[in-house]
Amino acid sequence: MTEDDVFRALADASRRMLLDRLHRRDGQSLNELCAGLDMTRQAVTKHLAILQSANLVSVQRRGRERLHFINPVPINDIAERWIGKFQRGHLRALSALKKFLEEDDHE
Amino acid sequence: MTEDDVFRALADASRRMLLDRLHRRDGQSLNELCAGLDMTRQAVTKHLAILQSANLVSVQRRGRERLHFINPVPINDIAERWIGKFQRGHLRALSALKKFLEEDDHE
DNA sequence: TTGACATGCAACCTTTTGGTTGCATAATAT
DNA sequence: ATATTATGCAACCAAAAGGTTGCATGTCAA
Repeated sequence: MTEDDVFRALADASRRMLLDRLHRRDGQSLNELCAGLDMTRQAVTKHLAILQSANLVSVQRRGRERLHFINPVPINDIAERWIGKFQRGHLRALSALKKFLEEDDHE
Repeated sequence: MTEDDVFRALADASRRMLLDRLHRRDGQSLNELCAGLDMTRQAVTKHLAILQSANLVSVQRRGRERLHFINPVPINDIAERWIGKFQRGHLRALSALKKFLEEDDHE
């Protein structure tokens, strides 16, 4: 679950698509995530394992099914700690505002 | 220079380190970027080529040197179009504000 | 309890990736 | 002119990535 794991997990289009699917509807089973894909179930299993070890997806067992849940935290972490570094100008001011919004309760 | 190119370029720790170096000091030559690395110059050349084709780095020739310049646009694009999608709650409100700040001249 | 369904595990294969070595070329300094 | 510096190009190589097939296991329904 290092930064490197997250970047490498995001490097593959199939895995980003799986995250997209979970973003549209969270908590899908393996078979549901496989539906309509041009890939075997085993391939999807491997992709999901990589997403898990990057902590981008967590899994919960329900009977004989494995339900998958997206975890946005690592993505946000990267956005904060890594991508933010490359933003300049008024985006830097925005970053300060972002911190302010996050530190307190400004819903 | 597709989204996939950018994600894949960012997937390697050596390439992220090269971007870090350029972020600390922009416009370095190939030899400068190689200094102190546990890698041959040719390996660095290949990494820089990948960063170029993802449009993350642009190159300018000066005499016999190749100067490398970081381009933050693709990183910002991903932050906007892809990572922002996975942010929720007050971060969503922030996104709207961010758009507002970028569309006009609010320096 | 038995068949169907959902997933797990492992071996295997091909292509891509990250890296190397060796030599060629272009520009600068002496 | 010539040696040195900075980079370019190509072949090669080991390991990792992405995927497959085949079979095993666990769980639910009839």
